[in-house]
Amino acid sequence: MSNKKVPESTISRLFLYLREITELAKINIKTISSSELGDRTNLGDAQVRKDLGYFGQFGVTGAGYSIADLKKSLEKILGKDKKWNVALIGTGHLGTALLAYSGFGRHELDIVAAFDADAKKIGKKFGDITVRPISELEKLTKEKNITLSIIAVPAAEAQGVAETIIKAGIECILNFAPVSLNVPEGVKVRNVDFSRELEILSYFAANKGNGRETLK
Amino acid sequence: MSNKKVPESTISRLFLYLREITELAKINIKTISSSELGDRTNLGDAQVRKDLGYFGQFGVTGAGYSIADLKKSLEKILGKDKKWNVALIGTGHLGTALLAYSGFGRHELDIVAAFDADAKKIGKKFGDITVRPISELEKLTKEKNITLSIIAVPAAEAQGVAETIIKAGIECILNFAPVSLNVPEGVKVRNVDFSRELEILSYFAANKGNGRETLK
DNA sequence: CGAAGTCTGTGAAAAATATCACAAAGTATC
DNA sequence: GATACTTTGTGATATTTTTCACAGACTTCG
Repeated sequence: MSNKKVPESTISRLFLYLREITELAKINIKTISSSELGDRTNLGDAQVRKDLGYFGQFGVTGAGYSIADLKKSLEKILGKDKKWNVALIGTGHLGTALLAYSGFGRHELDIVAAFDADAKKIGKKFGDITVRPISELEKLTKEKNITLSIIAVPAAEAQGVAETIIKAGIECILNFAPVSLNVPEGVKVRNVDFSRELEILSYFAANKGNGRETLK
Repeated sequence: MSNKKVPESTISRLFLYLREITELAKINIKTISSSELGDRTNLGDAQVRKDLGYFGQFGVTGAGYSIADLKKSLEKILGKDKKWNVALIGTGHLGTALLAYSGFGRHELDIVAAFDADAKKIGKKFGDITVRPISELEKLTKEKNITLSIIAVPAAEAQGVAETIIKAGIECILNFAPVSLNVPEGVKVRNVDFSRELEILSYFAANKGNGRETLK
C-alpha cells in the first residue's frame, strides 16, 4: 500500500468499481480481472489496478480479484460499513425528488431530516420525515448525529444556507444550487449542477464536426 | 488564440465565468479583472486568463475585461446564441423535477418532449408537454430538431434507452442513471450521479482527521 | 505628458493524473 | 511437475492540467 496522496478521481472511481462488483456478486460471479472490470466501467485495466493499489493488494496474480473480498474491502475503505445521516435543505421540486429517490437508501446514506425556509412548507410530511424550519437545523444535527447535508434551494439563498449548515457543525455539503459556494478551510463541498452539465453538452453539440469533437 | 486542445474542464469553467458576469451585468458593473473573477469563482486569476486564452484575447491590459463584451464572446463560444432542443426520457420523480426546473429555460435549453416506457404515464401533461411512448422518440427528434437528451430512467433500463436515443440520431446524452453507459465513438455522454457524489462526501466524512482531509 | 501603478497574455515550471510495460507470481493443463 | 498462460502490482514514462512569473501594454493621476 502506497503512502501517496489519493486523487479524488480515484475515490470516485472506486465507487464505480464497487457498484459494478455488487451487481456481479448478485448474479453469483466469484472473481473478476482488472481488464474485465476496466471494460465494464470503460476505464481500462491499468486504471483499475492503479486505483486499487493506493489502498493495498487485493488481487491474486494470474487469477484476478475475489469479488466477495474486494467488495468487503472497498466498502470498508469507502466508509460504507457505517451509516451516514443526511440533512436536506430545500423541499421544492428537486428536494422532494431527492427525498423520494430510492438510490440513497441502498447506500447507507439516509436523509433523516428536511428543512425549508418557506413557512407554508413547514410540517409537511414525506414518508416519515416532517419538514422543519431551518432554525432547527443545529438542534437536529446534534440530536440525529447528522454529518452530511444537501442544499436544494434557489441560487440566491444557497450561500446563506451553507453558512447555517456550517454553523450547525456539518462539514460536508452536496450543493445543487448553481453558485460557487464560499466555505472555510476544512469544509468539503461537492457541486451537482444539471444546467451546467447540459450546457456543456450543448457546447459539444455546437462544435460537432469543426474539429473539436475529439475534445476529451 | 492558441490552437491547442481545449480541456473539458476549461469549458466547464467558462460557463461558471459566464454565469458570474451575467449576474454582474444585471447590477450594471462594467468591467472585471481576472483576479476578481477568479476570486468570485474560487478558481484563481491565472486559471481565468488561461481558460479565456484558449479562445482569444478578450481583455484590456491594465483595465481587465469589459463585462458586456466578454459576456457576448462567451455566449458565442459556448453556443448560447443558439437554441437547443432537449428530449427527456423518464418521467418519474427526477424526470418531473427536471421538467419543472426553471434553470433550463433561462439557458436556451428547452425540454421540448418527454417520453416514458410506462403505459400509464403516456398522455400525462406537464405544462405544455405531453408524455409520449419511447417508440415515438425517433419521429419527434426529426420533427422538433432535438439534439440533446436526458436519461432519467432506472439504472436497469438506461443502456437500452441510450441505444434508442442514439438510433434516433441524438449524439449528446445527459445520464442521471447510476450506470456506465456504453456508447459508440462520437456520442458524448455526461453523467450526473447524486448518490455517488453523496457517497464521495461520506468518504471524506469517514476520513476526517486521519490525514486524508487535505485530499484534493 | 511622464511616472507609477494595474492587469493581461503566455511561455516555462510544477504538479497531478493516466498509461505503459514488464517482472514476478500465480493458475491451468497435460 | 514442467510448460504455457494469465494477471497482478508498480516503477517508469507520457500526458494533461494547473500554477507561476514576468514582459509588455494600457490606465490613471498629478
